[in-house]
Amino acid sequence: MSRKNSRTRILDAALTLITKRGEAGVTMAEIAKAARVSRQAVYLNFADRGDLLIALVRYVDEKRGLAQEIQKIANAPTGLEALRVMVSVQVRMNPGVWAIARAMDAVRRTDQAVERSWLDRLNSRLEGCRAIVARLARDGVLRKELPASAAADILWSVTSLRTWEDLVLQRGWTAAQYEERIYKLLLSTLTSK
Amino acid sequence: MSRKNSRTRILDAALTLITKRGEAGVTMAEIAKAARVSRQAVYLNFADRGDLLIALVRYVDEKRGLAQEIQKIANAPTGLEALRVMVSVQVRMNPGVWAIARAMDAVRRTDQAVERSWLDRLNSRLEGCRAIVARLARDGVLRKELPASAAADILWSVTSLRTWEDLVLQRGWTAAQYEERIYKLLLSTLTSK
DNA sequence: TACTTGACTTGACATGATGTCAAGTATTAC
DNA sequence: GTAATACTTGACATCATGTCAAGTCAAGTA
Repeated sequence: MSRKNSRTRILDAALTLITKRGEAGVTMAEIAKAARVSRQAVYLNFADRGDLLIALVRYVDEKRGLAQEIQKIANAPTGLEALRVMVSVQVRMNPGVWAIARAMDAVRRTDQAVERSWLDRLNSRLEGCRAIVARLARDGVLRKELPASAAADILWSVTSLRTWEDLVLQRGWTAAQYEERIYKLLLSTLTSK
Repeated sequence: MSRKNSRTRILDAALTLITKRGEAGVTMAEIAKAARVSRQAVYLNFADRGDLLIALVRYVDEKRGLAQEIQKIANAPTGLEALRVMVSVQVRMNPGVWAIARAMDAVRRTDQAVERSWLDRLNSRLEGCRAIVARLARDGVLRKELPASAAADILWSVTSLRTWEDLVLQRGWTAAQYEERIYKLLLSTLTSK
C-alpha cells in the first residue's frame, strides 16, 4: 500500500463521515477506523486536524471540478448570464461542500492555518464577485447609485454558503426555488431593471 | 454572597470573555476565574457549558432590552416603516450579540438543549419577519409574484446576524452603510417599487 | 541473499478540557 | 445553637489531541 493510497483513503473517510454526521464530533480515531488505517497513520499523512481539513477542501474542490465550474461563469456571454450561471453552479456544488465548510468554520477560530485557508477561499470568491460586477458595469446594467464595491459585497454575501444553508436547508426551499428567487433578488438589487 | 450574585457574576464574566475573545477557547475555568469564583461554583449554577450559554443569551437579551426594541418594530405606523425600524434595531443590537450567537452556533451541533434554544430564537425571528411581510401585503406594497412565505424567508435571511457579520465585520461596512443598503435591498426585492 | 528504506502498526504517554464527587467552611435564618 | 444555603478545595474519571519509540513488512538495491 503506497502512501498515496492511505492518504486518499483517509480523505474519503473524513469526507464521508463529516458529510454524513454534519461535522460534529467526528474524531480522528473514527476517521482512521473508517479508512481502515491506524490512528497514527492519519498523523503521518496530516500534521493535525486542521491540516486534514485544509487538504479535504482542496480534495473536494478537485473531485467536484470546481475550477471547470468557475470557468463556466467566466465563459458566460454577458454579465447577466454570468450572474445566472453563478447561482446555478452554486446550487449544484453547495450540497456536497457545505458540511466541510461548517467543519472549517468551527476550527478556524483556534487554528491559524485553517483561518488562512478560509480567508483565501473567501477572498477568491470575492474576486469572482468583483469580476461579475465589473461585467455588469461594462454592460451598463449596474445600478448607477450603487458603488461597485458594495455591489460585489452584496453579491458575495447573498450567494454565500450560509445564505444557501439558511434558505435551502433550514427553510426548505427547493434547488429550483433557490435558483430563481436568488437570481431575481440579485437582479432587482444590483441592476437597474 | 447570595446565589444570585454569583450567578450574575458568572454570566457577566462569560459575556466579557466571549465578547472579547470571540468565543474560541474560552474555558469554564477561565470564566470561573474571571468571575472570582471556584470552577465548581459554575457547575452549581449551570448544569454544563450549554446551559450557561443558553442562560447567557437570555441575560444579554434582557440587558439590552430586546423586548422593547421588538416592540418598536411592531409600533411602526406602516409596513415599510417597520422594515426600516427592523434594520435599524439590528444595527444597534448585533454588535453586542454576535459573539454569543457564534458561541451557541459552535456548540449546538453537540448539545441538544442548545440546539432547541437556537431553533426557538430562529423561529421567533422568523415569526417577526412573517408579521412584517403580512403588513407589507396589507399595505399593498408587497411584490405580487412573490409568495408571502418566500418573502418572509428572504427578509429573515437577509437580516440575519450572519449577513451582518459578513458585511460589517468582514467587509468593513459602516453601520450607516449597512442600514441604508440593506433597507434598499429589501425594498427593491420585496416591494413593487 | 542480505540490507536498506518507506509506509505503516502497536501501544504507551503527556496534556488539557469537561463534568462529577465528597468533604469541609462560612453566612443567614430560625 | 442548629440547620440550611451557597459556596470552596481537591481528587478523580473520561475523552480527544497530539507525540514518541519500537516493531513489522514489502519492495528495491547491492
